[in-house]
Amino acid sequence: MSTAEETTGGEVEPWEEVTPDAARRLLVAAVEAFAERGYHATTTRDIASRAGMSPAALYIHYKTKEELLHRISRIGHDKALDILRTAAGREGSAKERLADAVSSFVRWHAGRRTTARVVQYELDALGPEARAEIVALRRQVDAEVRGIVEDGVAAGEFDVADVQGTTLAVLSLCIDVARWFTVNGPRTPEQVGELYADLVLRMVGAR
Amino acid sequence: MSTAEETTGGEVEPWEEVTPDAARRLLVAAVEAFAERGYHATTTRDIASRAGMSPAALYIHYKTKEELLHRISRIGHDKALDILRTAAGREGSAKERLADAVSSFVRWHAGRRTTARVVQYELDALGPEARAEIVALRRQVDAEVRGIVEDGVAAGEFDVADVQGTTLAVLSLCIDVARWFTVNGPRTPEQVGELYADLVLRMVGAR
DNA sequence: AGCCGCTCTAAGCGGGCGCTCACCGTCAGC
DNA sequence: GCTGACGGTGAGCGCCCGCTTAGAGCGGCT
Repeated sequence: MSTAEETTGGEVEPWEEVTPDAARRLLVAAVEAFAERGYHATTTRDIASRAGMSPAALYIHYKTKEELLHRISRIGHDKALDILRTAAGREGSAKERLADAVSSFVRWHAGRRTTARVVQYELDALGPEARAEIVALRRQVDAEVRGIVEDGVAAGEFDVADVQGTTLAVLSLCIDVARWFTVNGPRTPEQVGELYADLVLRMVGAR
Repeated sequence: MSTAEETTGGEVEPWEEVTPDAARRLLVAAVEAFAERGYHATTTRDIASRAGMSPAALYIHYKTKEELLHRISRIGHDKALDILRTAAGREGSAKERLADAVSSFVRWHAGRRTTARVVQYELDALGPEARAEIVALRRQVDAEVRGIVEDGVAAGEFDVADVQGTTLAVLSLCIDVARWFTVNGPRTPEQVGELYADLVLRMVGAR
């Protein structure tokens, strides 16, 4: 396959795991449409035509429009969790690991903003079972960050009164990047990642 | 009128300016529905029935469903801006004013979460002209917070390398409260406001 | 060649959407 | 007591939604 799978910063498109090719094209089209207009404002006809197919083609690869959202949300959360786990599992001080976690998490939310928007803001459009599955992944995301903060407090590196509240605020800050970031803005994902890592280290009173 | 206009913490319902009474009931119903399910997933029949009226009644008071969202967004942004202006205009050090601005802004996003959700997350559902009007209000919101941060830097109270970026992060942190806050959670709006004011003072390196 | 199985399309079904229209009850002014 | 203005309803129009179905095209087996 000679089609370029590269995008911003040489990062590989994260949908390579989706096969066959037509299913992936539909999913990528759905991510773009959902991110631009929201799940409920997007029609199956819009998704299919973005993928260069007829409306009926969607239903060969996906049972419903909701299944598309579910797959996107699942893969996106897996990726986000993977990013945090990698940073949390590294060697180094809690300060280094927290800065690494925040900067890479923010880089993902900014650089892959379309995906992140869908992942973070369309949870309510999922049915109860699918939503429960995603909520469980979010709890794991929270646990990773909280773990680093707790390590820092235990090691005397951080000064944090309310560990759970501060963890929530740190994640909240990162996630909201998907709402406001735009490629036309003055900052690159890397710059936002650096700035935010610095701000978060201040929030936890890192010394 | 003897019906209770009071809600959480004795705060007055902010829709008193909307008249006549039927128009206000429709608007309040729309806020609830939009916050719960999103603008596009809400039907005009749903709004009308929440207000105890027939579907056609909505169109006596509003030209379209979008006009309802526009009115809600406009009034909500006015209120948010008012809160920030009040805090910014107070006497006191930049540190005191920033803490006041953040805690009251966060209290509003948590305490009036349904309104805040609609105001912050349904901007894209507005048409171009209405959206432009709201975007202008958001720039004023940004300017208020940036003004306090600049004052603090000028007075040597704050240590901030990137004023615009830090302002953005502060607002981002506050706004995201509307996404995650729930009345069933462990924290009151007041507690979140206090915690966030403290975190923000750390972000700006207040001394 | 003949057939299967997979992918995709053209056409369209049933239903719910935003919104409209003809009409009705209530009440103030005369 | 009549009338007009106002705020409301019941019925429904035209449209587009998510999704289905019958069948076409085609590559790979035997």
